[in-house]
Amino acid sequence: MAMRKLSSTNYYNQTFLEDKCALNELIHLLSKRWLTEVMFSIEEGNSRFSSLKEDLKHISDNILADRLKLLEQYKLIVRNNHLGEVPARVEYSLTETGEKLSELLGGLCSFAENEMEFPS
Amino acid sequence: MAMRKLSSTNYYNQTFLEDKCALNELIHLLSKRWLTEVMFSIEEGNSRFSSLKEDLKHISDNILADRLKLLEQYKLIVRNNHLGEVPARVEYSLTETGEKLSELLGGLCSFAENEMEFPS
DNA sequence: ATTGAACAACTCCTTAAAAAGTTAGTGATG
DNA sequence: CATCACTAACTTTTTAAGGAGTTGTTCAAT
Repeated sequence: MAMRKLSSTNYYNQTFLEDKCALNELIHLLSKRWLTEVMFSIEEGNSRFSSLKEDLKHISDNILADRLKLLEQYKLIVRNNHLGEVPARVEYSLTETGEKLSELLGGLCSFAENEMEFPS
Repeated sequence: MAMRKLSSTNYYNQTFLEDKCALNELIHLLSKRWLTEVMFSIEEGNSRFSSLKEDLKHISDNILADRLKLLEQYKLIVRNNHLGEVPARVEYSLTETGEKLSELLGGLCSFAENEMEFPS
């Protein structure tokens, strides 16, 4: 999706923060739009590209593909290629780490809903 | 810091997700660079603009000002203007909600450090 | 007593970089 | 030839950074 510029202050500051604390790296991942929704949707049983696409109405193909790739890279989901079966298909599911993260995010979510006040 | 374009798909999707679940709104806030670090720094006792600036070496004035304003709007910190005293000064501190969030983020942080594997 | 430099806590404007979205297209399978 | 699971190229929108300027107070020298 386009190369990053390694010489910018922008990049420097980001890596500075990510080196300082892993939380920054995690938040940066989670902040990619649709990413948590993709995770939750997989958790709820939408295991295929097309059903995820249908479930997350407004997501576009390239973004969904990118988010799946990211989640896989970070070992939060696994990609299963069922080549032997007819029809051949790809299925995604959460890893243990993914499930644990999902649980933690559940906690954050109820905090957000019950204890935060979002301005106008 | 510049107006948002309300007619874009970008904006539409963001509000769609934020309406769907408050977690998205919270993550969007947390993903603003330096924001969590500003919170933690205040928690550790850096209560003034200048000491925060010093603590977070590479942050620039306008970003620090913006993050403080955001944190205040979301009621995670309070701004105290000590006008009566000499020298007059401004002090920031965490609210109860802010402290609670900080604790939750602590949990996420140890998850990130201990259970996640970040690619290369 | 007034001028001036220094600092605190910002704001405003511009530019650069990253992220999201749009459109079109690919290769495999049935 | 239609569907699935994508990829690539391009445009638009958003975010971060850079730098100058502002208001108000303190302290020191003229």
